[in-house]
Amino acid sequence: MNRVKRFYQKLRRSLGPQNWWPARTPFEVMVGAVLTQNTSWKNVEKAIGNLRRKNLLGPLKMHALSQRKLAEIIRPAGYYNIKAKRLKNFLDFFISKYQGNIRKMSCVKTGDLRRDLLAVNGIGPETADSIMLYALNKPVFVVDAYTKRIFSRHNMIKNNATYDEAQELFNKSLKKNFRIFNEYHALLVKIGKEFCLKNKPKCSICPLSPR
DNA sequence: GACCAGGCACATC
DNA sequence: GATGTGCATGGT
Repeated sequence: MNRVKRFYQKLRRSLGPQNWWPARTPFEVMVGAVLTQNTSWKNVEKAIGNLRRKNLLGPLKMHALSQRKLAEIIRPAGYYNIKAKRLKNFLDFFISKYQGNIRKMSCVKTGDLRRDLLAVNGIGPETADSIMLYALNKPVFVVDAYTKRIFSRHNMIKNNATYDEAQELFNKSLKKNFRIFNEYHALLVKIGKEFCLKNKPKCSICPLSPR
């Protein structure tokens, strides 16, 4: 059993199942994945709440909105102009290629789909991987700021590891199982939020050291 | 009032 | 390839 696995077992035993992603539908996951870029989830919830109240939480309805109107609705999520553009870019892709149909999209081979998502302006590696893992149940590990911070502090990746380098650690250490990838990432966000604040050089409170 | 949050694209060297 | 900057709201 390697350190990455042991850490997972420890987190899982201590904190229990997280049942992620915090959204009601796969489409909502995809919207949330864009909206949460460098933004607290609380603010994203407000933006998604606005869309839901206006009954606009569907690919065609959102696609029909002007960028300006969409920006206004998602305003609480911050960076609202650029995120409105990014959502429109994604919706263009999702509708023109898959008719806004999640099941059609999930038929595509993981590697091909990831490449296509990354070609959409505004979809980077974390957003693409979040969509694939949490909306489509593809076994892709999502690396985020918490993941890098925690694993570099525990000396399992180098300080300035790239996204792909960090992801590789999980790919080589874990079975490629979407349920485990899902749970692991959710657990990392949980302890990241609670224990691993950016301005502290070490996780002073973290009782869950993988060592 | 400063600092931060579940990134990404783009410019410049 | 590395490094810097703009994007913006809301919570602590």
